[in-house]
Amino acid sequence: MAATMKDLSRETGLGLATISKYFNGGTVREKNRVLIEAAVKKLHYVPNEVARSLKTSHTRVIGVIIPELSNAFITSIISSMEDILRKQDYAVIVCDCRSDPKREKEAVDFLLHRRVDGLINMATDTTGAHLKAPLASGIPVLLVDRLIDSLQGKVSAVVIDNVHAAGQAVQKLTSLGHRQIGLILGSPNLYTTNQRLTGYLNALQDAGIAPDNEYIRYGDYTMDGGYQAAQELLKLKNRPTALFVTNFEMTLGTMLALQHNNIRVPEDLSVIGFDKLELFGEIFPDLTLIRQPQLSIGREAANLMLDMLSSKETGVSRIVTLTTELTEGKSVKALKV
Amino acid sequence: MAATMKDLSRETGLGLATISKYFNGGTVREKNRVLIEAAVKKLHYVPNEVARSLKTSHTRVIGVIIPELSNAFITSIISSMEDILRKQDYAVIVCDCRSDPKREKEAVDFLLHRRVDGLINMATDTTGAHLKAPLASGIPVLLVDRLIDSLQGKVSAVVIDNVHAAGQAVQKLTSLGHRQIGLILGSPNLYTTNQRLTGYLNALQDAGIAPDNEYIRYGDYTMDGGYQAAQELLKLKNRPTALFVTNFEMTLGTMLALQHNNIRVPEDLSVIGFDKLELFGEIFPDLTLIRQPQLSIGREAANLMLDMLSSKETGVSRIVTLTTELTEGKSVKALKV
DNA sequence: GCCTAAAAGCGAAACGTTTTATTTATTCTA
DNA sequence: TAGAATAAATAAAACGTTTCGCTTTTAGGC
Repeated sequence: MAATMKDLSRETGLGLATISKYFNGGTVREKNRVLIEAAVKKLHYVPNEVARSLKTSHTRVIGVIIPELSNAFITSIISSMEDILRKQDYAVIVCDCRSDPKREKEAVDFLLHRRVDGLINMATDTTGAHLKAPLASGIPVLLVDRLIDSLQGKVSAVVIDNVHAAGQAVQKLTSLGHRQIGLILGSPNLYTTNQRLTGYLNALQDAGIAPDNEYIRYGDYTMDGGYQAAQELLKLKNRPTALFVTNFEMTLGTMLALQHNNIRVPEDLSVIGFDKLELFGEIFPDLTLIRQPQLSIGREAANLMLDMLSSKETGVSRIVTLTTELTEGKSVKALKV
Repeated sequence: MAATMKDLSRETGLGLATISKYFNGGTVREKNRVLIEAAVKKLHYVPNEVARSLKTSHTRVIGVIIPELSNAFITSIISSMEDILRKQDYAVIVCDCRSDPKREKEAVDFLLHRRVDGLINMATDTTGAHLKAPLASGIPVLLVDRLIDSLQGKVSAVVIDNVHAAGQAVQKLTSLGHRQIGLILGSPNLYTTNQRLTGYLNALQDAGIAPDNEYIRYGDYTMDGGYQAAQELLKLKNRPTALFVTNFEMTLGTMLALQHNNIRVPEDLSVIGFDKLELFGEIFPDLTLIRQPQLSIGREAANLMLDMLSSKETGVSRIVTLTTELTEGKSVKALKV
């Protein structure tokens, strides 16, 4: 049905190799160029990437495996990644594994069958077992947002400095006199959860404050979870004077919980949130928060992947650590001592 | 590097065709089956989908073009679609065109080059010009969420009955005595926007109420837009007694605006929202809203696409219209007359 | 105009599968 | 146990590109 290069060859009277050269940026005599272009138009020729892939043994497809597609932070990273990759003519196959390691492994196999040129993974399986095969096959593998201990030195990654980010937020609070600081974390055992907890604990220690487990809650990185965690913290007999919430959805949930309870920010309670997404826009313009550069994360990941694809040196591990920013708002007040 | 069927053939002493038959479900003598499986294990053979695609001239890839990846309604549809398609061994290439018709057209071309087996599109370009080529090429094209007039009869689609959905909501309000009903719509000229507006106007007419343009606002389908639109409606001298908000993000924005203004729902103002997404969870359990079955939309779309792929009849147009549901909460009160 | 160097064009093989038409092996019947 | 009928295995061609090693054409200098 569709026209092939062979048809172009017949139509123009030129050799197949010449047609191919034309499409691959080689030089072709002016009159032949015209001839070819006319034939392309006439026959509605569209190059067959599949055949090209078979021959060149690269597909210009990147597999992206994520825990959840319904997460604003993740989609904004993917968005910026996809944008850059597509501009370089790379397609992105997204696999949502619903935070299930089994599905994640299946996704890896699925993508490997399809001979993707590279793999970008926001990992669910914290052991890294699922990445054995792709690593062995020699294709570039890139972790995003979450490192995996056992893969250290074997894999590249783009992350933020979570310890520092959390430390910065908490230190801000302690420096203003807060000593009872509620922390709302994501799911236990995740890399980011652990790192942010570490940052929190470090900052408390620096301020000479003993941590209280009552103040540490896990909100599953969902709006609902954040809402619940905030509710619980508010019910404590010894209610915290400040809250540090460690992602976007949970921050939203927390703010809603506060509003439902008629708690004023910062008069009654100080809050530092996490992630500035477009959604926030004008709605909480006064929120003090830790801003993760999700656009940069996506951009760095895409560019790092492109680098890895074009450099022959395989098995090199590069870790890009991006820094977060504390955006001052009006949701934190100094405690009168 | 990677093992091929030819290697298996050499290893087992069997013919290439036999190996192929084995992989494609043909019958093979027991001892040969064992032989092949051993060789597969030994050589770490992984089938090359690219070669297979070239030969069979289908790629088992579906292209999905959407206006925006950062939209909870859209990602929840994609999520459920991807799930079903991947189970049938179809990969999904997602292209986010940022609501830009030019990018949308580019995405179509991009996917066509890659010889996707089918195209699913939540269309940005309301003229449908971008779908000419794929339609002509004979691959299945499926619209989701938004119809395109000029393509009627030429293309299949999965949509909800927007006119009815909006009518249902507004009729609920009028039946309870509301006559000043604010409407917060998405971007002008979109299919869903127009349809929902029609449903609103119909219901007003049925109730003998003359529409007031002041009450009709466009919130761009974003949380921010919804927030702004609500703010504006609240400032009207003749403030509406009820609000109907036509998507998830804007509903969220509206609720925040109400909370910021200390307006109680439903005591001070009745609200009917749109879209029940997981995010909502426990947070607004009492919100009355129109529930779009996004999981079903994704499922129906995936299944319809699979149908189209397996049936030879090309160019048949099937429109699946799903119904919405009015979920009663406590955010609407009857007006004392 | 002739010769040479450089540029452009060419045929054929290859990438890793599937498939068709054919050959070979197996099973069953009598 | 021969022969027919059936089941399984096979070789070779094809899918639409790229690329290698050669041949032909062109342009330039004298």
